[in-house]
Amino acid sequence: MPKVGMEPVRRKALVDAAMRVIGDHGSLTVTMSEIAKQAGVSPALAHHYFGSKEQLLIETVRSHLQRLRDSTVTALRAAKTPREKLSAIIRVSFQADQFAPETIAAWLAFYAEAQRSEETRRFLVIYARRLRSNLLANLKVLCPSEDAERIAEGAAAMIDGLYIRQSLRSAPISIDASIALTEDYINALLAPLPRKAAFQKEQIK
Amino acid sequence: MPKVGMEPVRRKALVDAAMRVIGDHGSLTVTMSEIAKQAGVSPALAHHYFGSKEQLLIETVRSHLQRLRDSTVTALRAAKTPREKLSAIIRVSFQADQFAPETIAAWLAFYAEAQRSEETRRFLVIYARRLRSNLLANLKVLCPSEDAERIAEGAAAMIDGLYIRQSLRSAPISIDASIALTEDYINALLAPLPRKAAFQKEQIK
DNA sequence: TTTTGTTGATTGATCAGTCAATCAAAAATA
DNA sequence: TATTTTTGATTGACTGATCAATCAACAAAA
Repeated sequence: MPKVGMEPVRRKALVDAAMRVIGDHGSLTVTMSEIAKQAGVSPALAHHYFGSKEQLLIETVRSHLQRLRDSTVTALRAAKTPREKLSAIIRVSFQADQFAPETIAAWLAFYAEAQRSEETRRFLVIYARRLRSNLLANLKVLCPSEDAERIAEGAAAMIDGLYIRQSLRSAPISIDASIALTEDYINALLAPLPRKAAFQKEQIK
Repeated sequence: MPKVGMEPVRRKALVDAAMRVIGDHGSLTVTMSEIAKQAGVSPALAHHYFGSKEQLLIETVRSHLQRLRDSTVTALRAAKTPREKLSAIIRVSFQADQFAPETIAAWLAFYAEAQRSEETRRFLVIYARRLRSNLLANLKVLCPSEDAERIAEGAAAMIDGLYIRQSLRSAPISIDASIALTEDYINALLAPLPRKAAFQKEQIK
């Protein structure tokens, strides 16, 4: 049974298991045993590959954010105009798997963890900045810079807020409704501003 | 030193201490010892009055939400028109003490805890509903019901989102900027809708 | 026979929660 | 008023459970 080249397989299995356990549990106070069991290995093996629980958790955040990033990149590539790119960013944020209760619970747990773990915090800051700057880059093509900054900030906050509120599972909002709410926001704030449609090529620079 | 009637004093001291410790620590994984120490009593006393750690934590959430509620009620009373009341609700949400890093950290920890503790979840659901319904009641005076629902949902999400983002302390937004962003949202969505100013008296019903 | 994968058993630390004992104020009694 | 009794407040010391982390040992490939 024991073969060579197990390391990447086990690492992935453990990280995925961690994500699942955290999601179910709704908290980062999960045991290495639970994670290991879920991954079908012994707790000792988890320590063998990750050194510590904290490190495993950090890898789990990293992997989750990596996946989100990949989706975003793909979605952005598929969209043509800045306005379409904005919609793509929003759509990715509320993708079915991102919006599943367990994912939201895990996400929330990571945010809480970031208060204590500098490394976790760094990852989330990167995510927050990326979301904001993706929005900003495309908004700047559509309106003056100062307005773009405001709108990006507001849209990012709204996305995160819809997320958080979902975690309470009272009055759950559908994916479509969440997307509509965010689109509405952007449309409403963009409407009264001077258009910049003629300069859309600016996005290339 | 030991006098009668200490119970309410101790309970308050412990709840306040818990809030402080949770805020500093940025997490609910705090020990009874820490809380008790912060309150200047022995851990045993904390158990004596609250029975369990969970119960103390729940009382802490309750107390925090109660204070927020009181502020809201006061602010709403002072505001006259529906539009002013909307601003009052927003202002309270971003009050200095609410927006302090420790308060935000504690708030976040409670949200995470709500994934596991049904009772904590109940409290937060009450808060979420109250925020939404306060906004809704006043919006309904200013625009058609369906629009009011949407806007209330969006504004509530934006408030919570600005909160969450603040917890990462990257690109911190000032209180004033947060208020402005939320006001902007309401103004922008209200602008193109049919006014209802003539029916402001409806708010009384 | 060296390397890689794997685990069971164990250790050490941390904590929530318990308990018996102490102390001083209040209430009851003489 | 003086005393005894009761009661609430308080703690130090302890217990039992949980868990992260370690390690020695073994199995199978290379």
